[in-house]
Amino acid sequence: MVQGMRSHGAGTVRGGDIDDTVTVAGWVQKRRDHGGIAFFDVRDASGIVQVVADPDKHPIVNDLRMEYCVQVTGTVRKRPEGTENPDLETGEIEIGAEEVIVLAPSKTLPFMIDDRVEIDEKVRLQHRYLDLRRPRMAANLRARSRATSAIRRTFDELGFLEVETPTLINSTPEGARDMLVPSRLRQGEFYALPQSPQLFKQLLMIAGVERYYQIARCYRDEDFRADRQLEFTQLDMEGAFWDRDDVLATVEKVLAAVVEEIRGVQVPLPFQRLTWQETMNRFGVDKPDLRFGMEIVDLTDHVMETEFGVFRSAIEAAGTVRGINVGAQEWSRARADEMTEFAKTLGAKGLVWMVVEGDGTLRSPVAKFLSETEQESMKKAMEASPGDVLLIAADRWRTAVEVLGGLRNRLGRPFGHDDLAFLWVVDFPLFEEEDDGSITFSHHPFTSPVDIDEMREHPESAVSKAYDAVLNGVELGSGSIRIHDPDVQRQVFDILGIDAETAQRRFGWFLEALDYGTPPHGGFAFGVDRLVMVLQGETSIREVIPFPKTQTGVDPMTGAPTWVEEDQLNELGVELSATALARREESEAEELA
RNA sequence: GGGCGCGUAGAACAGUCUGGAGUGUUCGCCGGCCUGUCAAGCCGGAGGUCGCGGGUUCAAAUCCCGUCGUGCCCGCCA
Repeated sequence: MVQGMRSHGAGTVRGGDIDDTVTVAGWVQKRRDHGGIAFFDVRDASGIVQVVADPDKHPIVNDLRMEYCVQVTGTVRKRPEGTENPDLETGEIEIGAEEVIVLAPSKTLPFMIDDRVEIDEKVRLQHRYLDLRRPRMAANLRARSRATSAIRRTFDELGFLEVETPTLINSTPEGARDMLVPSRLRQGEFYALPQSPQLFKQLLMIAGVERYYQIARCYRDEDFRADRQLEFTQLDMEGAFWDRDDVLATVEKVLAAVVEEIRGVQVPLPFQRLTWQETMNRFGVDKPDLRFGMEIVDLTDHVMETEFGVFRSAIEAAGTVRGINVGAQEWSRARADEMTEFAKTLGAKGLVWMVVEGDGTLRSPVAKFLSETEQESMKKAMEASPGDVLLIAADRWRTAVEVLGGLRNRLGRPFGHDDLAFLWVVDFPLFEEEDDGSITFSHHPFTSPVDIDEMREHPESAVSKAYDAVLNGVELGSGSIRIHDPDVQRQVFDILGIDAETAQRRFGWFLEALDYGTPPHGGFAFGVDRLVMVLQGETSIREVIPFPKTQTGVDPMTGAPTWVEEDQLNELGVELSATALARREESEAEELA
């Protein structure tokens, strides 16, 4: 920290330095000019310290503006009685300026370097180098570095080998759209950027590495979300000769080390485990936030004989009636409509709501259709007290629980406290049914089934050896025990409708490797961005990525992606489509205007 | 691909529903005053394509249509 141009980090000067001559360098956070005396705060990576100067002796302080880069030499002194600043680490002292040098002035800022103002994100990204000066962003960068450092340290201690895998590869079968890179030497052919190092790490197991990890950049060309970018960083790991619990225990150690590094707290191990089935039943999502209850209740038995048409038809269609008690909430007609609309976006046909009145009766548009017994029975099942709002969905099982799960997240999610609720979700279904009735893998096609015969006979309900790690409702990552038996691998492709020829063409190189004595193996990968996001209390992944892109994949600072020279395209054997050319003309016209 | 929100000075906003002169607030910027502030204070000043295009109207930041940008979500995606 302390190097040639300075004797101290600005944030490190303390009472013990009183009467010493120090030199600090950094940025002017704020200047407060009182005429005969002037103060300015110098901020560097270590913190902030106040400098006091007499403008008559040091007229240069009249010129200082926010974010001027300065070097200050002066004497450390105790602040006068009553002027200490408890909000500053250095608040007991100040530096009496003897020499103030402007190393570099700053233009008027596009926005202030201040955590207290919410600035439009596009403006922040246009000047990310200024945005990153804000303490919050600087802290996020540091937390990220400490996280990766804790990860490496832990894997090191556990005897893992860090191996780099290529980023110009073949298309990987992860399910997402690939980012493609055209080949110049082989015009017309493309590399894909990895969605994960999946097959390479399995090859490393076959290669006898046994314990592998990598902090790997991964790419998925799908639409953005608050927690999704085109490129992101995964902690990727794999081990041979171990089973699920070995993987989980290892990942727990790594995650606990990161939490301890960033938050300074011990996470109780092992993490809670729930099967996918139980998770869906109780929380309606496969990544539940366990910091609050508000669990889904099965009401089907309580209304089995009901006359109420909505419930009746759900039950007769072999569906289910489920409810949640969202507790005492502000509940108006408008609110009810809003939540019904929200439920519909999740696939519900409607939403039944009931408010428990002070006398225990139910206020609801549908109360008149429900018998006294049914009402009492439902209230009891949902442990309803006066004031509580009860929400009920009647539908096929998956829809009903997902609708309530969405409402639970929306209405119950706690904010503003720093509990960490880790969870393993295990026993995921092996396959998923698509809308068109076809079957697809729910994880990736190298995930081992729990039972091979079960997989052949009842693929729709077959359970896999896949598992997810969840933290506070955020899916950190997933993993599985892989298929190491080439015969099983071929059967899985068969069930997925991938014929031998296609499998051979796409993954032949991998299937061949499986034939050479592949050890049983499994692994995991979690998103470093998401983990740091949660631990830093952020709700967007962009806050922990130094230079992220906007929702349309644009970097407002560099302007990427951009048009390239015709020559470059020619070298690559790439020609723009009519649509693309029209876009280019349009944007060139805009450029001129 | 779809739904919803937002776009007004360098920044954060109010004004838009209910049309009437670019009106206003805070910060920053420029000038002045000020010896203990710490988001200093006081006085004065500059700064605007109300995202863009079209329409309605005597009159549009405001209403309508389109478009672009941006955010959240669904689809998609671990």
